[in-house]
Amino acid sequence: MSQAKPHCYTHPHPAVTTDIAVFAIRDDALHLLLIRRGNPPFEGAWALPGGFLDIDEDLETCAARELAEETGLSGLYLEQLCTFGAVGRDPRERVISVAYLALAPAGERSVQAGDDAADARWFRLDALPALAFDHAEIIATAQRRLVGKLDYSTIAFQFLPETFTLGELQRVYEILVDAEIDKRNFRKWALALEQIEATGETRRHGNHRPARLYRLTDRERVTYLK
Amino acid sequence: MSQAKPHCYTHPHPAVTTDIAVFAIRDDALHLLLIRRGNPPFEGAWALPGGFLDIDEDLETCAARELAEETGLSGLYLEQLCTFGAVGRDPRERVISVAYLALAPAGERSVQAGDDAADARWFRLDALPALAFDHAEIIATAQRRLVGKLDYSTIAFQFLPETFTLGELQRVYEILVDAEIDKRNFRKWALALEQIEATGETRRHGNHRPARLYRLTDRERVTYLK
DNA sequence: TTGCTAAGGTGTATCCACTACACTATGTTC
DNA sequence: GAACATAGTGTAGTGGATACACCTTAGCAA
Repeated sequence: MSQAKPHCYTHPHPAVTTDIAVFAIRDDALHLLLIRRGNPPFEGAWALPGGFLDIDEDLETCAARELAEETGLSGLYLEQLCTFGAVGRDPRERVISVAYLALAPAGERSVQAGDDAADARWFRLDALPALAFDHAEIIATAQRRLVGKLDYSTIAFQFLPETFTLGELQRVYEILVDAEIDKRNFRKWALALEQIEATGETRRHGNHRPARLYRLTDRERVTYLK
Repeated sequence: MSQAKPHCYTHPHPAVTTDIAVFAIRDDALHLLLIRRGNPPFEGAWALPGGFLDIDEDLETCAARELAEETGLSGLYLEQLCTFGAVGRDPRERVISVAYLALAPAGERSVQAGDDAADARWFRLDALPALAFDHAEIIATAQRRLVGKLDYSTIAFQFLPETFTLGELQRVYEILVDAEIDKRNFRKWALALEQIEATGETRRHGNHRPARLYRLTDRERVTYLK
């Protein structure tokens, strides 16, 4: 390999993309955000939002940009998931995709398709349509990561808006682990983490006693427990 | 974006490489395998083994191939770590590097530099030389991953040869967590995992009672605990 | 052959974190 | 003011992690 010429003259380069698996909790169920492809290949099929890396942008910047362009969402929690690069995963050319995991807080303004996405919609994770490329595999990996991080990090708090009740927090965990949790034990655990604090406010909602509101002590941060 | 022409005609592609952080335990200390670069940039500097992805090979295949070419090691435990793609991390051109974590069992035959590596050597992790590119950052990430997986997986068993004693296993853990561990508690824990079985053989080593040998029940597999 | 050396191998009591479990409090609505 | 619905609270029990000390068995040297 010559040291004068860039490597690109001696070997063909693959394309690099990012794909983003955005989860949110809506209507008491875990949902995933998909876009309908406006261009071939897989035109008309549902897929993860994402797209090609610009030659002078960082990977995470690319993921955030593609997400904003195709779905209108921005400012979400975003973490790198895994890189998928099987030969033949894209019929056009060799494509290496750096997958990201993103979580949207409840109450997020609804999504709007943009750029080369013909549509953008939330799907219940247990009722996904057929997916383009190897996106089903990416989603499975993302879900494993999400559930795996539940009990040693505060990642699940990213599903909540700035202030929330302990009942809402518990509901998030119940949906994610798909099981009922004892209320007293959960509250004891959540408060012992020392990651949340009462705002002093309460929220009235329905014909019952109002709930105390809490916020993260360290907003914009996923911390690791133990 | 046209659907007829490949994307490579409309946008420049970055180069894609793999880099491999290979750990091993030698002389009662955690070591890392580095190569001395035989070509610019950073010619003569120490760096992780790794190199450019061939256009028709899978990512993990590339990592295994580069590792074998540059250091002579093959058949190691290999897992994808993280992808590094900061603009400017390589002075030649835009390079996206998919980093891998590898573990070499004790007693591994010694390494030999090959391909465009001028040298290949094990370094104590607490005495690394200056490193090329962003490899110091990759190594820090790899070490965090390794230590983080210790107590919910059997990843540390990959540091041992096919058969080993409980004392050797304990020593691996002590080096990795950099602390002494109670012998009785450790043995209770290790046997309760149901991941190892006695071979029935013993090993004489020094002027003391011989130790029972064990092997993994499920060789070639890192399992997740709890 | 004896005894010194050095690692191999074993059990029990304590502590702490997680679990199971039921009732009162306080708003709204009719 | 009664019915409703979620908010909010404490204690006893259990099981897994921790702390801790002595005997066993081979090599080696005197």
